Amino acid sequence: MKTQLGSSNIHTLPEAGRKERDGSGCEACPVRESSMCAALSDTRLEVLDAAASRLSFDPDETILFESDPADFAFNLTEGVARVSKMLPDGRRQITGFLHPGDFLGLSYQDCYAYSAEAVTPVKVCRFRKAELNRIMRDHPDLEHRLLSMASNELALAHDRMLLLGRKSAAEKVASFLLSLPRKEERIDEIDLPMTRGDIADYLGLTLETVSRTLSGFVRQQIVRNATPRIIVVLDMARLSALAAGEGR
Amino acid sequence: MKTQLGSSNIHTLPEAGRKERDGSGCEACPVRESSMCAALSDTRLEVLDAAASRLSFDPDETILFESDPADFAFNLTEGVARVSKMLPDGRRQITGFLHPGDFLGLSYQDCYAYSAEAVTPVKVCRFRKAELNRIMRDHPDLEHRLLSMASNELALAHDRMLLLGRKSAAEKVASFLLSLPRKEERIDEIDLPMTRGDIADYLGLTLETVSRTLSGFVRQQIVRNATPRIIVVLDMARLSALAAGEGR
DNA sequence: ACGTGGCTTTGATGTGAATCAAAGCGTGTG
DNA sequence: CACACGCTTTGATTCACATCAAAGCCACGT
Repeated sequence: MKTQLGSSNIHTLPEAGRKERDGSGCEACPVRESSMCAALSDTRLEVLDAAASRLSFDPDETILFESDPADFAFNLTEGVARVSKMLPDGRRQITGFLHPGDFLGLSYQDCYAYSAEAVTPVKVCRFRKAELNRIMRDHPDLEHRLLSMASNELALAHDRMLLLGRKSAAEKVASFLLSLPRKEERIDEIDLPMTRGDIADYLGLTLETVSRTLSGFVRQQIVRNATPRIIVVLDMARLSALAAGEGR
Repeated sequence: MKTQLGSSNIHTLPEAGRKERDGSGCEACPVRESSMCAALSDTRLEVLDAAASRLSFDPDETILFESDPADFAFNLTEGVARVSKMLPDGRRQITGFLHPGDFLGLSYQDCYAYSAEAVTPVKVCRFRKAELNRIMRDHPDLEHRLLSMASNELALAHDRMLLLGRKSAAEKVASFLLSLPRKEERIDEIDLPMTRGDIADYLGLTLETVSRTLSGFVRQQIVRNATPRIIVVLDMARLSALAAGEGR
C-alpha cells in the first residue's frame, strides 16, 4: 500500500487530474442542492461557476498531497475519494471517505495536512482558495453554509473518535457498513468500492481482521455478500445494535 | 467513572454553573485576543458582551449534556474541561480537552452530541445560539473567525484519528504530553490536571496502560514526575520522536 | 484456454494492551 | 494521629487483534 512519497508536487502540475471536463457547468451538477453550492441562488452561483475548474481523476490518482502548498479547495461532484494521513514508517490512517457533495481542503494552514486520492473515478470542482475567500466575503451565505458543513463534519469526526478509541472490531465494521450511503431503492445493499485494506486503515484494524469480521457477519446471517464488493444486509436490527455498541 | 445518566436536564437549570460571575466583561477577559472575540473590534465587541452570560463550574460539574437540547454555545475563558461521548454500556471516549479560548457547542444539530464537564474550576461565556446566529449575520467577521477556528479543530480531529487508529500506547502518551499547553517560562513542565482515567479515555487506552507507559518513560529518563500531576520533560527529542511515530 | 497479478479469504501463531487483583500514596477529616 | 477515600502504581494473567503464511478467486491480457 505504498503511496509515492518523495514526488509530492507532481499532483498540482497539469498532469494530475488532467482531463479538464467539458463545459458542463453548475446547472446540471448532481450536487447542486446538497453541497456548498446550495447556499447560493442560481444567479449568484455564476461567480462560483466561473471560479471552478472541473477535473477528473482515475482510481488511485492523487487529488492532493500531504505537505503540498494548500492553494486549492475542492468540491467532490462524482465518485468516491479517500482522505488519509501517514506516519513516517508508512502506517496509514484514512480519516474519511468522500462522497458527492463533500468538500475538501478547507483549512487555514499553508500546507495540506493530509492526502486525498480517488477510489473510484472522481470528478471535482477545484477552486483557488484566495478566490474562494473573496467570493465568501461578497456572499456571507456561502460562508455560513461552509461553517454549517464544517460543524457537521466535526460532529462526524467525534463519532469517528469514539469508534476508533472504544469500539471492538465487530462494532467498527458494523458502524462502517451503516455509515455508507445507500440507494433509496436498494436500501439493504451496501457498495464497498474501496479495498479491505482501505477499510482497515479507516477503522484502525488490519485487512485480515476486516475480512474475518465480515465473514463472521455472513456466518451469523447478519449480512450476505453478493460479491466481495456488494454486501446485502439481512438483519438490520442486529447490525444497528452492533454499530451502536449494544450487542456484545 | 459513571456519569449521572438519567438526569440529563438538571444541567440547563439555574443550579449548574449557578454562580453568575460579577460584571467583569470582555475588556479584562484573558482570552480577548486568542478566542472568537478577536474577530471584533472593541466597540463591536459590545454586542457579544451583552449577549454573554458568565458562568462558573466546579470540577466534575457538567457544563452541557449529551442529548440535551443544544440551545447554548460556550466560550471557555478559564480552566480545563473535557468533552466526551459515551457508548450505552458506559465505555467513554473523551474527544477533547478544552483550554481557555476554546469554543464549545458549535453544531447545527438539535441536541448536543457530546457532554462537557469541568476538569478544573472553569469559567465560560455562554451564548444563546439563536442570538449568536443573529450577531453573526450582522458581523461576518465573527462567522469568518468561527469558520477558521472550526477548520483548525477539524485538522486537530484528523490528527487525533491518526493517533487513535494507528499509534502505539507509548506514541499516544508522548503525543498527548506534547499536545498540552505549557507555560513559556517552564517549557519543559507539563501539568496534568485530569486523572489517568481521563487520559486513558482520551487516548483509547486503559488507565493502567497510561500509568505503566508513564512509568516506562520515567525509567527511560524521558521524563521525571515532580508529582503525579506535574511531569518534567528530560529528553524532548526522544519524546518528540515517539510522538511523531519514529522511535520504535 | 492459460497464466498473471491484485485482492480476498482462511489458518496458525504471537503480542500489546486489557483485565483482574492488590498494594502504595496523599489529602482531608473526625 | 489514625482512618478513609480516591487516585495511582505495579504485578499476574488473559484475550482480541496483529502478524505471518498460504490458498482461493477473479478479471485481465495474450
